[in-house]
Amino acid sequence: MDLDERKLKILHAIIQTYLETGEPVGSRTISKYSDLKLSSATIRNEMSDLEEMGYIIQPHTSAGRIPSDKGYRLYVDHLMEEKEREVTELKELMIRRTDKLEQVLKNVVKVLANNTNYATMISAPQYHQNKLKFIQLSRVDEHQILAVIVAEGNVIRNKLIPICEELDDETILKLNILLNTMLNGKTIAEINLQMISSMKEQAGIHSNIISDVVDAVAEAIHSDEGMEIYTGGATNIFRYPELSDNGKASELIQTLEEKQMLAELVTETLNKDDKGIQVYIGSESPIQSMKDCSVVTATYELGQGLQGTIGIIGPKRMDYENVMSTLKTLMEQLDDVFHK
Amino acid sequence: MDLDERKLKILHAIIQTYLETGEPVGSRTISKYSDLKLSSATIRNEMSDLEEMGYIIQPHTSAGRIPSDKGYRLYVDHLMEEKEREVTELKELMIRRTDKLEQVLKNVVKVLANNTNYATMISAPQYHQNKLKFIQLSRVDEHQILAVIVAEGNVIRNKLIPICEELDDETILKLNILLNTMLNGKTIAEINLQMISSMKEQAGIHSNIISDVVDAVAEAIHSDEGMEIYTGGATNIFRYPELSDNGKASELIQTLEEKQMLAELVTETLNKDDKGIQVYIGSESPIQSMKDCSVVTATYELGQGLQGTIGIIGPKRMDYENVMSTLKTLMEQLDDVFHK
DNA sequence: GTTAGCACTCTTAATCGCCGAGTGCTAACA
DNA sequence: TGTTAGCACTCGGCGATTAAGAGTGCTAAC
Repeated sequence: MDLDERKLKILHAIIQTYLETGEPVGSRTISKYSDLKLSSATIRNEMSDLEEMGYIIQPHTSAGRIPSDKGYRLYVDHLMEEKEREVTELKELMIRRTDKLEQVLKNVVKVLANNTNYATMISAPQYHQNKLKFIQLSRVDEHQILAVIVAEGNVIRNKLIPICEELDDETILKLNILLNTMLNGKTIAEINLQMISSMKEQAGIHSNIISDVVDAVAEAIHSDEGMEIYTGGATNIFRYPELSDNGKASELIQTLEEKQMLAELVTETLNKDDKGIQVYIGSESPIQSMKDCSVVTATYELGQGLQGTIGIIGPKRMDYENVMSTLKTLMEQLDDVFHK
Repeated sequence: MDLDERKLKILHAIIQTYLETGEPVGSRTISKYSDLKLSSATIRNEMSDLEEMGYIIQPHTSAGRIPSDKGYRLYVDHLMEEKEREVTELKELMIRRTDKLEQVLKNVVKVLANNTNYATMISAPQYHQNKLKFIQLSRVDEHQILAVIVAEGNVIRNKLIPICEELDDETILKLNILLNTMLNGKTIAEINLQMISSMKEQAGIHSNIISDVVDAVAEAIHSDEGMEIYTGGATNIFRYPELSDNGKASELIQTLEEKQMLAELVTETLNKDDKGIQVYIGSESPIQSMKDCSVVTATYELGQGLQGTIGIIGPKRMDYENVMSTLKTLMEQLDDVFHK
């Protein structure tokens, strides 16, 4: 069977109507409220074909049709029109305190959730391939020193390192210079075993501190705990009856709360070749508990190699046009803010 | 009317049964499953009295009785027996990485939520009255310097300060020494205007940096954004049918997510004279959306003057005994961990 | 190829009646 | 005087039944 022009138009109308109402849409509705001059009977015939081809589904006999995952996919890929929108509010918020990345991210999820009425998430950028900008050791008290690690994009990490032996200021200064001259401007991948043992040699009896610092750097990068994820607007889920059945809502909110699963989604997104906007419809998503949702993700970048993911989680009948253009604008804004 | 021994026993039995089942409890149940040797008819008479006195409520004629806020209050204040319990899991978790306070707090809410099956929250300790341990300025690049502020209890804050003029290493060292000698060991309250102007004078042309650092310190303390609150187990709410009506659950989870309201609760708790365990039953809570819940809070302390709040949010028929003793043990564990 | 009409299906909401749990009252009992 | 047994009464919950409405599929006519 052929997916001709008219079938496409009808499918388009069905999906758009469903996006608005959330109710299964019947043939009569399409016949009345679209500019195709066709009777409901004709529409019915076409709908029957579309169902056979797998683009729409009947929840039960004698209900209207709703789009299938395949239908949504076609819609997202071909039927959606580009549309411009402003997200000025976001820009303002972000300009205010770019020094505190965490705060920016929290603001972004909050504002984005309010603007879109869906649940949102954002992952803090990962060090991956990012250059170290600055390392500093300081003695805090007799038993521990503080290592501050700053990477490109002004991502800051603190690590307290316990010490056994005494350390005078001069030694700390030496270690500082050693660490900075050796590691400054290097990406994580460039720090190899040879450099580490070279540093240890030069540090002499304090070689164990070098180990600790390197460990701290590595840990900050690799550990799953290092993947900070912020979420917002979880309760927006209750706006959509098809998601707010007690069981589903609870499961979804738990996923958002635990963040462990979301980390997988972020990893998956970042590993995609195409770093633009990704759309996961229903069971396309790597997260089991989101099989009744759609997830739209976008990758943002601070400096080179320092990437994070923004995601929007909503019902399958999400307003894709709006969400995708909002995300696109947001990406530009973020670039603007971080690159100056 | 007098609240005699027998009435107390019956009230106790009613509340305990209700805590277990969540269903209104009838006279026959009490007569059968308590060790009072009384017939259901007698119990009925007494229950009628208890209702008149305001300790129990009938949701509708010919349902059993449930405790009123007043009844719960009596229970919490007088009827509960002390009970010991172990919370070893928590201790282990906390010992592991005391260097990263944030991580500890996140772990605490998570484990506590799993142990109790209620929603949990914890506020990061506030600087309030806490001594500064260490301040360090370092030049990160040409346009900004990084201020690291460490307070007692190893609470670390970073602040990036933009600079206009050039600064050489020597000047930074001088400023560092100046800041540390002037501010080290001081509480926030002790840093007064005189000290600030004295420092500015000594800093000469770089006095504006002093302002910025002082501002940063002040901001870190005062701003509402500075009140970090972590929550966990929000979805536990769905375990209790009386809270999981769509409307209520949504409202509650939103409150937990937004954290703004919770900050008020924390402030309220910290301002109480009695710093022990507080119980807010129903409308006693300062948070409107929790009028159908009970909230149990406890104050913990790191060093002197550095305080935070742990809270447990659950249905009114919360297992008070368990929760309160868990919190008590947890407080001891936290003291243990932070004070060594 | 398109459309009008009609019978059929299935869901949803409303209504009815029954059951059981629990109460309140009264009268009998210790 | 306090306790208990018995009984009529109330009310929410639940399943069955019913009616309404929405939408389809099919057929026949245009």
